[in-house]
Amino acid sequence: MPKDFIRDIITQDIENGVYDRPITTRFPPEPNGFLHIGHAKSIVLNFGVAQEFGGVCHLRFDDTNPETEDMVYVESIMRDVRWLGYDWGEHLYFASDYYEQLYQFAEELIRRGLAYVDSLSEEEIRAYRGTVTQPGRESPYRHRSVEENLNLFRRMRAGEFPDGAHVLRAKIDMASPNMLLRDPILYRIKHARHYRTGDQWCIYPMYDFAHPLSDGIERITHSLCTLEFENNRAIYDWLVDHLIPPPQPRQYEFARLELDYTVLSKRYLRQLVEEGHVRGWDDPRMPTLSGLRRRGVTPEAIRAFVERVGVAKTNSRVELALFEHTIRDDLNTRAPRVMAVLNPLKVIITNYPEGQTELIEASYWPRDIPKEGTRPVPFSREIYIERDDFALEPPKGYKRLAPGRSVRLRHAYVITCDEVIQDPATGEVVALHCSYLPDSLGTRPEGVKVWSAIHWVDAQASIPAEVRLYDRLFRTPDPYDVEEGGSFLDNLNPDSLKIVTTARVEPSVLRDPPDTRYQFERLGYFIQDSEDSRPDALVFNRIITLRDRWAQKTRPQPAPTTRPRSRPQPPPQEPVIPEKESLSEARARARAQNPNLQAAYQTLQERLGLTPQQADIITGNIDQVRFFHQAVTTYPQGGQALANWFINRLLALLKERPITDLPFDGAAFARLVKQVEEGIIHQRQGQQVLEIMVRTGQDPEAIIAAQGMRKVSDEDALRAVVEQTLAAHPEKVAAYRQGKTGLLGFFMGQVMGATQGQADPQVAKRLLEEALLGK
RNA sequence: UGGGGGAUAGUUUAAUCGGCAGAACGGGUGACUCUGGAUCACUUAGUCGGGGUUCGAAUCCCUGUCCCCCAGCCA
Repeated sequence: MPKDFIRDIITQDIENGVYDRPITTRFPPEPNGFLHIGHAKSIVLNFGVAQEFGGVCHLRFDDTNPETEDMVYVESIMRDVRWLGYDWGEHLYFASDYYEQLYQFAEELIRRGLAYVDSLSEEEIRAYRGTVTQPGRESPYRHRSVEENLNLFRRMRAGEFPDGAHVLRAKIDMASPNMLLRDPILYRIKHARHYRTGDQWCIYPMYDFAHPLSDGIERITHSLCTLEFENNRAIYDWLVDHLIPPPQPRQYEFARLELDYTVLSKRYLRQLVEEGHVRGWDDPRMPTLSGLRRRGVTPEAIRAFVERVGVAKTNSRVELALFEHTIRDDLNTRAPRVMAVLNPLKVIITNYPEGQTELIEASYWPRDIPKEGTRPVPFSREIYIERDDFALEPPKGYKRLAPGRSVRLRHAYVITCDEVIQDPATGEVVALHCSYLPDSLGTRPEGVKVWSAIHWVDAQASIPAEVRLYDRLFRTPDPYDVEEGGSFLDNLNPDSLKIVTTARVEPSVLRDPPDTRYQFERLGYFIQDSEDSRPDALVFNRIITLRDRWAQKTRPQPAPTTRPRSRPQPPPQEPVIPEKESLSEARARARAQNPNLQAAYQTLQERLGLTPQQADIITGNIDQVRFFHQAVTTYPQGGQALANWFINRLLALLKERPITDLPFDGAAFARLVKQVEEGIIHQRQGQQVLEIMVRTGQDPEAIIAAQGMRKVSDEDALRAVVEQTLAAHPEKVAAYRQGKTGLLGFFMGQVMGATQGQADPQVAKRLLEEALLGK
């Protein structure tokens, strides 16, 4: 299983013993639509990590909006998750089963003064919320008494108010820069019938309230969701920290899956179905799990695909080629080979006895698939081959049948094209007269050039079938990339479905279970359509084509369209460019307001020779100036070094904290720098000491002594280590001498390791280079 | 614009403490072949830009740029 940042976090949590229970995750769909391949990523992640870490994964329906949800979705979702190969055991839950508990949580918040009933209208609430740049204003109802809130909330539940009359809101911060924290709505009144609880409730919890608390109720440990919920984590934590006993669940966000040539938003998928652009939610062109299932894609392929994509935090759009590769890879070892001809061209084998039929035992599997099994394939005087497999005038590189040329009929004889029968009116080729080599069954004929092997079916014994050829639903990698005012429907691929009614398949398929996936040799992978295929009227779906290097070579790529992109345009630039204050500008402003800072800024440059940039960073605030001043007083010769250490090392360890948090002063800092400058220890050791100082506040001298740190610059001693290192890695030495100079870092690492980090890196590097180049 | 995230080959994704930028898909070339499939070999190509620290930077510091998310009583 690939590693990713989520698995790293879980591994650490386990190591640190954070949780008192097994790792518990959940897959939490809202039952208002069908699952698609994007959900598969979430399912595989949630169930996958639970399995790997010996935990459990719950299936929970987040059904808090009665208006859109339905039992049919619940059932289809359960079916799809099971089909993907996952089992939630007894852990099937519904947020709607928690309504009473959630209600009690809400009352508790009210009693603790953390929630209130707001009676503003929807429009007013929107107006009071402010904008992303302007803080919101408090509702006049924000300071109602606990009693009044409780009374109102209970009456909301009792159904005394119409929709929209009141809402329950958390009392957080109307001025928060995070919009979601501006007193988020917890409950709304909806006199709507819920598919599970019926008319029992007329107030329903919002996602932001129900989700974290449901996680809490189920004792989830890791709540994994997609990136767009990053801002919601603040409410998640607020609720869970107030209402759920520790150790609480924590939310982590990963990037949702996006796929080339595909839309995955519920809204657009619904539009495709409702406007009839596809034949339904399970149309084999749809990215829904039901569509992929009907198409013939296996759950194993889907799992393998999403695992290959990986889990990270970068928004990404995966190439369809990867999905297609995974599907082929899966089917290659799984699908028996049979023959079918899509576009038949009759071939009469003139020297084959009329009325005779023989049965050829043909293997279901090619040499490289370690499986056994054969079926009889009838062969007689009249057969069909693929029209594409014959060319009157073969282009350069063409390896198939042509006048005078010979090819192998797969599993059967070698034939030679003697005569082409054409329609005198149109010139269309209507049949071929060929002769066969009776001795060529299973052996390579001598003295004949056999150009290739082609597939065929017997004219009499083969069975007619309808074949549906599917292609990508959209013609552009990003279907949302549309002309101004256009719609994603403009990018629909008009050729996403081609129905072939002329196809003929070999008769053996009638003996197989109807859900058998085949490779039709040289054509692709196929499966009978689960809805429309009948034994007396076969219908096949093409799951995926074979990789076709010939087609790739002959069809010169239609020059990549360099049509100018018309993504959602950023709003027309305002004439006034609002100045965003950067950190450097903030520092400049601080200096302008504080003459002491300004003076320090000047002094550092004039007395110590610091660059304006160095001085700028150090004089960011008065505490830093004080600290640095103390350091310079302690070690007056160390100006430049002190500045570098301060900026590059100390600030890095400080992160966002103020410098006054440090458990040591500028003098101790300066003494450390001095140790390095005077060669007692080297740079890297100095960094280690500084880290310990930040952690413990100990004196640098004490740390150096305790760690037994020193710098080894003795050339003879180091030369011995260098020799040993090179001797231990002869192949790396060779590679280095070949020009892979990046390996110097590797050798340095080895030398430093061998000397417990005490080697003087400058000396070591010189010796290393001498030894590597000298020989 | 305020806030929250993100940026590594064409794509997706790795890289313990700062120490060999690795893989898969795609592209290209070739071998093999009773599938122009599969397989195998070789190959192509990368740390967002600019400064700095360091023996050494994808990783640390400064700075700039670009992308995504948030103003539903949806989830």
